[in-house]
Amino acid sequence: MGHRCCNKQKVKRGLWSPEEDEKLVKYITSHGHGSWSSVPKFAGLKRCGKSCRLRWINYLRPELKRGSFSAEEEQIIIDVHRILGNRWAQIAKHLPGRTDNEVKNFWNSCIKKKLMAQGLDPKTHNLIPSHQRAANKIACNISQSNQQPFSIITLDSKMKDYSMEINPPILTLPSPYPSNSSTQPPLLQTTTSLPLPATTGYQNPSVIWNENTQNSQDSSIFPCLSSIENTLISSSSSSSVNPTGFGLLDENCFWRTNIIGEPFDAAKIFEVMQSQDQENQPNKICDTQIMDNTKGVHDNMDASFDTTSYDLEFVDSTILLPGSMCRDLSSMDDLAWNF
DNA sequence: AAGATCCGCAACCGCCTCCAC
DNA sequence: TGTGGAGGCGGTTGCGGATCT
Repeated sequence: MGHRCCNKQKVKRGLWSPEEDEKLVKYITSHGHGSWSSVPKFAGLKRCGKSCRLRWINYLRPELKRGSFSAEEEQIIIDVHRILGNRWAQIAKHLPGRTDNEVKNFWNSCIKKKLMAQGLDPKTHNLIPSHQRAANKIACNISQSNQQPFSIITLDSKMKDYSMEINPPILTLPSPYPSNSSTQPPLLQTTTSLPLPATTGYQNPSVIWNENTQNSQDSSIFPCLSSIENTLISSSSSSSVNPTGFGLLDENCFWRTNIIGEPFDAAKIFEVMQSQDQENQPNKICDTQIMDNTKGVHDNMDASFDTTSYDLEFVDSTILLPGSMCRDLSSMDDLAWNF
């Protein structure tokens, strides 16, 4: 067994000894890794290249931050995970000095349990129905009073009736329109006056931001959104990126664009985009993030979440960390729709 | 004190994508 | 255009220390 790349020679497996570490560090600091497959040979190691790479990336790199995760890092992981799912490498990019492996382990060993203890499905971040929750109940020290739903969105007093609790059924659908397209949908605005059907136990806030609204950059518009969500929204609206890239859809899958023109039929957009996707147009964005906590509005929620095909470049470059976190903002330079 | 169980984490495995040829 | 090597990534395994009984 073993990697195909190391089938030819006998390679050592298992834990690395301090001597091996020393050899690897010495070699890479003086020569760089170049081709990983040649590293073990030149470094005098009986390991496969992949193993060397992993050891360096996950353990030996000087810029690695050791030690336990801070509460802030934990929140970032949760926030980004909700958007990206198990894209550990992408998540780790938002945590300087942390590796994907570290994030993944932390998630599996700690965060996952915390979410479950709070009655949230760690996969979807949705509220687990009480009967399932009872079955899944695990010991946890987190008191009820400390439990904060991760997605309370209460817009203002007018929207009182539409306020949402845990994991509202947010549908975020990247815009099918290129930013420079003349066929862009009408600019979006907050639509607090838009009446919403009151057919369900919760209502979506039909809030969408407007590129031209300066206030849209003000996170106070969404006072109850998490930092990541706020920054996602505000950076979307303030960047050169098509500000309509993310929006909230109502439960009928219509964009809330009540100002000009017809609302979009998200289902149709899906159809179009999925057919485009099937035609191997790799950069088309064609999926949703659906958060639906209490009813089966979107029965395929899990599937859609797991098989997200966001433009990850976009998502990645759109998410900013809270101001107190160091963050390499270079990715912001790459903001672009990949159409 | 000793065995059983739990748990965190490092490392491995296998799949995928990219790219050179 | 097909093929194979290399790198990257997510899922999984299993070791070893901590905790429980």
